[in-house]
Amino acid sequence: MARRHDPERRQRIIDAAIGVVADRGIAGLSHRAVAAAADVPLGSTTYHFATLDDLLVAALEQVNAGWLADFGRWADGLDGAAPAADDVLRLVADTLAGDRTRVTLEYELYLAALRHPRLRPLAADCLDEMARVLARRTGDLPTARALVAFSDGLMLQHLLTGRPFEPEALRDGLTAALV
Amino acid sequence: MARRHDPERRQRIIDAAIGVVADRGIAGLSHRAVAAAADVPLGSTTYHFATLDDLLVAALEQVNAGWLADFGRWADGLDGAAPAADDVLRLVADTLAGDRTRVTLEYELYLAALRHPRLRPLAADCLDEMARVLARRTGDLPTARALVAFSDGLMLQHLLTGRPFEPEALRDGLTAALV
DNA sequence: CCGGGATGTGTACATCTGTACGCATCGCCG
DNA sequence: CGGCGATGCGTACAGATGTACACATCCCGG
Repeated sequence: MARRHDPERRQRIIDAAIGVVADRGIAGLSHRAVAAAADVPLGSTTYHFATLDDLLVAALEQVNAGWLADFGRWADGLDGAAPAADDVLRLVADTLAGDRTRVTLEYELYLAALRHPRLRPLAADCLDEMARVLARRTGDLPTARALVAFSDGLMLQHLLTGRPFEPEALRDGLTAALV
Repeated sequence: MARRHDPERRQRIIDAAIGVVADRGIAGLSHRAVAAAADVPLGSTTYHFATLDDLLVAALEQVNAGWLADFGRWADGLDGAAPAADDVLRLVADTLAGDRTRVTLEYELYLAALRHPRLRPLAADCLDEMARVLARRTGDLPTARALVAFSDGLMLQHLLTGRPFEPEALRDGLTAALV
């Protein structure tokens, strides 16, 4: 095959890697699978990302950036009229009502940080950044962190069980748990 | 090698599989690694667990049962004097102060259910059972589910960031988020 | 305009993996 | 006590994978 000049290739490889993880999970991520998905030769994926870890890091960086951008836009749209917990419950509901494949992908990469040392700082930064952004709304960091934890737990719970999401019950439940 | 009669072998293989996941993660789980860890020949692991999925399922079943037993004992020890949220915060603090390797292992297997169809019902059952047990204390299921989500999110947040756990701040933050 | 470094390409190789299979050996039930 | 099904054991094989490497080609700065 003739060599083709392709300045966007590195980016396309990252996109392809994310697609592979979305389709087959992290376990299915391989240089060859990514090469096929990006329609580039094997040597090209290993040139831009010498190890699989490099590829994983790039994928999580991009996914995190995308999520944080969405999250920031959502936070900017808040008017502060309702309790912050209600805002977060609405975000969770909207996210779960959207593309679950994408949410699952985001959590799979994000939680892989539990095992992969090189992913951990990325996940931690993403968590911190979410808390910082949310703190612009709640006014303080601990409240924001509690809400981030709550929303993560809710997302996982509903992704795992498939149970319908009931914001009012959860809100009332949380209130009851605090007295 | 002479054949040895070994009625507990199946159980030892499961234990070894859990050990392998603890050491190398799910990605490192293989019939051969488990065989070596359990000190049995390769054919023995494939005889008792024909596919890797079978092994994963058995491992998660056992880990979940262990966690639910601990959780049940903890719940039985509650006196109902404090708000349920404070009880849960104490549980999270105690768990994070204990063996983090074990907690990480539990979450890794548990969250693998996001990807593995055969693990999903196990994880969902574990979540439901936790909520049921906790509901004996809170009186209603939605409150229990909210608390389970909160605790899962907190555990993950602290496992990922390594930040010190501050129950009072989180409790106050959650209260503030609801008004 | 030209040379060197960046980028692209194809292939090779050692390693690991899941799984199958044949045979050995044992426990237990009839 | 005999045999048969459960269990144990070793090996074989095809396929996938990470990674290295040699070589081709192109862009861009001097």
